[in-house]
Amino acid sequence: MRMSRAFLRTLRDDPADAEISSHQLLLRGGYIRRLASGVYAWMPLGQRVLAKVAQIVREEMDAAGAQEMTLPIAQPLELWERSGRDETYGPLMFRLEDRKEVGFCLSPTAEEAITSIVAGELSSYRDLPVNLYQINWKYRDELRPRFGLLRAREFLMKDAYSFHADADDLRRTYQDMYDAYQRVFERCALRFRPVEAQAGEIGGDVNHEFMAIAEVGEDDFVWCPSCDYAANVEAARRESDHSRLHTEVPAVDAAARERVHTPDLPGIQGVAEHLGVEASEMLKCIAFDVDGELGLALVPGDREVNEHALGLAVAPRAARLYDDADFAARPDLPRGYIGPDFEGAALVVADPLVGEERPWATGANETDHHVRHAVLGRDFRVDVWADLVSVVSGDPCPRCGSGLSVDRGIEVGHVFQLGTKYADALDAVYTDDDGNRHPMVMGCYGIGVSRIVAAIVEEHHDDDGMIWPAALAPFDFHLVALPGRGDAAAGVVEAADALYESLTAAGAQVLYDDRDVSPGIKFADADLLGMPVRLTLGAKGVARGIVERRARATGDDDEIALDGAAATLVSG
RNA sequence: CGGGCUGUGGCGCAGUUUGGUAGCGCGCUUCGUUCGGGACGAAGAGGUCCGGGGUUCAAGUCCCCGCAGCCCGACCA
Repeated sequence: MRMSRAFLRTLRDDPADAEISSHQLLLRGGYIRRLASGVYAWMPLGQRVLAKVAQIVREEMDAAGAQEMTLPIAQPLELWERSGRDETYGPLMFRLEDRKEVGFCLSPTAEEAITSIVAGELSSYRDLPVNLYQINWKYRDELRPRFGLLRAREFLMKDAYSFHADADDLRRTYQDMYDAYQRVFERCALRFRPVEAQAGEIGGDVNHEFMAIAEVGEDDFVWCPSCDYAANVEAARRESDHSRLHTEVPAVDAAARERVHTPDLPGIQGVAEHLGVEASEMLKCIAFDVDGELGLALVPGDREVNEHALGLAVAPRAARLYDDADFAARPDLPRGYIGPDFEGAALVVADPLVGEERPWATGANETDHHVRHAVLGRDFRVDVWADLVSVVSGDPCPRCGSGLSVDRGIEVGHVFQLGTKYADALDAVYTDDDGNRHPMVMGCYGIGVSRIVAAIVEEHHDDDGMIWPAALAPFDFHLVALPGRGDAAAGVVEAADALYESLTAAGAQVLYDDRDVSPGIKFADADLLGMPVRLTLGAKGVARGIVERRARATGDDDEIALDGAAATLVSG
């Protein structure tokens, strides 16, 4: 592509509404342009990258035995009503009506559509399993689109759905897809980690997220440097000892409980300082609603309650931490001064850390008062022991006991074992070899194709611009011609044209800067646009019969003989 | 949906406090000089100052009502 003819405009300044590197650089480099909040146009350069990522995904899906198809983006709401997700997805869906006022939505995902289609085609165990995928635009009216492509309202997703006769067969395909995902992210040159996760709106049991490691990521995940344990913070647990909690009350030799005046100190930090103790010696009592009753969750003062873990602990009842409205409705609750022995508490759940043999400083159930020397068993009770605390860096790994690490990441993929949720709702059933009918067992598998583009830029850039891995770069070579105005100018143009033609003929993809602009602009744009190899051809080089080569990633320079340069460059 | 900030030429911004008829840098056009890391000079083009009301002799500026964008939070593949 000759830059003199390319639909490409680079920006010297960062657009004011871009905060993170990938967003800034993709805008400055003319890869994308914003059309509306969270909605982007893919300019020719960006389109090439997007297509290459999609092609890698396509190749790995095909290799894993999945078959590509395309499902409608405009989907009848009736399907979503049948699965119940019309309500649960709610405002996240873009909705529209046709002329007959029939409700449609723009597909935020496609479990309903594919299940409905498959249900109409397959009816025998002989037809199963089948694994289908599409690479198609998805629409989610996010509460808060941000970070450019990372949380867009329109985004390109690869979504695959597999259908099975039983859970064992699902697990085999799940593993195949899991392996294929690893290959996709490796080929995309991402540092990533598969982590155990909680199911969101999609449902199902087992699932893993693939996190591209990045500071700007929106998700925390926990991983063990010593073994293969990794989980997102919701699902993560620390190693803890439950064995003695139910049988023994810790023998704590402590003074009697003592009430202390702590005026206007509802926060842990302030009270700890006032009492002269560490935050970890405070007992934090978090009020939550459990099916309409008051529950208390007890954790050390330097810890946070993992709400998801709390939910598991009280299941099948539902737990929800108190918010401002709940406290407003319960004026008898001394917010910030609640103690573990609060009389109105129907259920007290505590983390094993609370079972340690020591006295606690905690709330006195009275505004502006705390107590010290509160002792488990003597001064308060615990109904349920459960791992409640959010894992923090350094906590012991639940598998091997080593210190865990916490990192931030961008969720670039997610695989689920769904079970029969959608098959039940949409009547996707098959007949087994005994003539009995069963719902199909499903898996689903997503990759954020457009999000990967942003994740790659986050990982591969420097102060001057993007640094594309060879497999994803829009062009293999960025050829910079510097003819100048001397007698040699015509010769340089001629040589550069010839090199461009021969490289292209040899199968290379070349971005050729043949513009009539200054060398500084050409070099700055080459750095910004980030092709892996820059070729510079000037008067001196032509005179010596060489073209200069510079690797964008390392800055390493060398020279290639112009004679046969295309063959040399393409082969190695 | 709460809190904060911002909307002025393609991009980045000043001007708003104290009302007087719109400016700077980059970019763009033309000419000349330059030509290996974002050159220089000269001359130009380009603006419903987010929108709608209102106050006023006069509104980018003050008031009211909207809309949009960004950040923090809640939420979320």
